[in-house]
Amino acid sequence: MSSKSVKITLPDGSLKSYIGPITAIDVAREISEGLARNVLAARVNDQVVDATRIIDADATLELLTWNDQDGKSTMWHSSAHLMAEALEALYPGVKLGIGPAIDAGFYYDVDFGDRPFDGDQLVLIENKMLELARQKNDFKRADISKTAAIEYFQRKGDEYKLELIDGLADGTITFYSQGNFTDLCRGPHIPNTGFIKAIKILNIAGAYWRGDEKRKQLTRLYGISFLKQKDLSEYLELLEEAKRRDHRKIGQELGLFTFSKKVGKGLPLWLPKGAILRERLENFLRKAQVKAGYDPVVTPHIGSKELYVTSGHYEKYGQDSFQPIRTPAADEEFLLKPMNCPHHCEIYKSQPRSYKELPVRYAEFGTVYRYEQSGELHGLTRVRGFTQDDAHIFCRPDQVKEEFAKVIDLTLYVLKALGFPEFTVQVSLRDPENPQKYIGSDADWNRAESEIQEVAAEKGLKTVVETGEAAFYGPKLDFMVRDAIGRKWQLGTIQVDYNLPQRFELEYVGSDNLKHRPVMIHRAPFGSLERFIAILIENTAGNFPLWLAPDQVAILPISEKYHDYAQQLFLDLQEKDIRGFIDHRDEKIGKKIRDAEVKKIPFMLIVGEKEQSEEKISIRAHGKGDLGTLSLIDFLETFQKEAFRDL
RNA sequence: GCCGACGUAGCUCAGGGGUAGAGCGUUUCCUUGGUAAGGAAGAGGUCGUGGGUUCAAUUCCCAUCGUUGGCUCCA
Repeated sequence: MSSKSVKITLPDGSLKSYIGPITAIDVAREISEGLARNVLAARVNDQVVDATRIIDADATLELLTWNDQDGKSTMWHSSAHLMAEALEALYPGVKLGIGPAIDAGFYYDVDFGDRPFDGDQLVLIENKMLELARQKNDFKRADISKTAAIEYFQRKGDEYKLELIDGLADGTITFYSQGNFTDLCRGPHIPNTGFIKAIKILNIAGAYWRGDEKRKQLTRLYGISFLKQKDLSEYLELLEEAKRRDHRKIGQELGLFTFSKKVGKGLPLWLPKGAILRERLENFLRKAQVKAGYDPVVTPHIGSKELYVTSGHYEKYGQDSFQPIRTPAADEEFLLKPMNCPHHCEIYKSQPRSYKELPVRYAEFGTVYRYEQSGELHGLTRVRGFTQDDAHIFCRPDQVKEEFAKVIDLTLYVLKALGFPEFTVQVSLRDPENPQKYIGSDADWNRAESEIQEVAAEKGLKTVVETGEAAFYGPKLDFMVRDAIGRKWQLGTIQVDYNLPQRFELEYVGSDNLKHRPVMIHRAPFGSLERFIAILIENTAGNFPLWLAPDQVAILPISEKYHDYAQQLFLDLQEKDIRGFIDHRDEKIGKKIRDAEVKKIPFMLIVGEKEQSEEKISIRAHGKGDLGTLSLIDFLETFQKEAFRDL
């Protein structure tokens, strides 16, 4: 190898010269030994590579450690290889699918053949991995010809790897080895297995080979690893905390909703406390929508099959949906509505429209029913009957962008008022590979897709583009959030649709006295009440903002001698539309306070001898403790200030 | 829908081939109390459902329903 001069530019702009060839580790070592010990990978000319890769030309270099997501990913990807090595050692003959790093950790898809596999074996695998990690085996990269690669995996009898190799071009194939394990892999990897100090295999699940439900299902082992045992403990603690926030758990503890096998799976039953929460949210949005120029409409829960044949829903989802409802009349069929838009289209059509009255905005809290796959049902986030905060805006083509922008404002207002700090805005476009999944012309799609992106850009939204995520009738702007266990869900959605107006032959008379076709915008800021509330529960851990809390106050008499005073107070508060109850139980005040705290009730109003004689109330705020003694008037002021803080 | 796990009192869970147990909650009684659990007694379960094996099944096996972790799907 020639020893020519290599100039390295570091992220801070500093320039270093070496007599090459060198590696990222060499550069790190020159800065400090400590840094060199912590380098997991390197970004050389914007490409993430092994920290041990030779750099033999001038380059920009960023040293990646645990503090960089790419550093973590490299470590986790290497951990997947380590797990594969452990699996081969423990279960000779296992076949391996793919084993990538994910947002938090890694997985490997494996085929155990006929061997039974259960969760008890996870600890064995972890221990084997740790044993192998301690050997500090180097990850070695090797370029390999396609023929040699095929030969290797043919000898090994791993048809999955052979299939992967089949899709690769000769000359681009690399193998990575550590210890006794060699894998087809693009890399990069950490320098050696010794970095992996703490490992947890989190769960096992089935996963179709190459994501295709028609192909064999492999066993997917999910794991995570860390440089320090302490980091693993903290991570596991975080998972525990997430479980405590789970809306299914809190929903039951606070008596918000339930399910019944007899009613049917995926059909939530809202309990009184949950129903109040829902009602508050609905009223909040109703008020905002009146201001934004929406008109409420109400439509039935079913519609004739014809309606959905017209909309295209029947063709698209008819087989996978609740099946038609029949009547005593022959050939008469109705469908439970899976969407409100067809009904709203018919409302639009109920009278001739002039360009002067557009846009019209029809809003409805519409309950819809979709036969979701049984394996998909999950708490309130994925159910078979749910209520959309739906509305359809019918406008002229020249109004689309302005209307779309207004809906973005409304959605952002809703998310802000409810304290959703973390969401991503996703532009969901059609999948160019699968045009048969969509209805309508390319021209309309192109137009709708660019309108969405233009408005999002004008609004300054940072968006992520996802192709293939559009609805079958149009592209969407989706507001995505994560739940307590890290799953991504769509909440709010705004969609531009040129297709349904056409299918329903919607028209308006323009200023030219000719008939024109309106454009539809579908939108739902919450998405569905069910899912929105699920996420709200997890975000707040059940500590709802005062204006939403099902019980806003708990009146706690010190003893039954003060029940009359408590009753009077209760009536006074009810007069002011404040929700609450009196804890009449024969319990000590400490117990009543504890129970009210556990129920996360915002204000505890304690009344005893002192309060009764002074006509006052002692206030205790949830999670904050004693706020002292106030008159009713002063308390109301405190209360109102808190209640309207976010609105 | 597919693969795996789970299903015992209202809730959280322990147990295990010989017809069940704890804590919390609930009921009654005592207690009338001052900012996160006062005391006592009682009630409450055909161990998800249906088959099978067995002298005997809640326990073992099979099926089914439900829940659940993923995969696939998501108007």
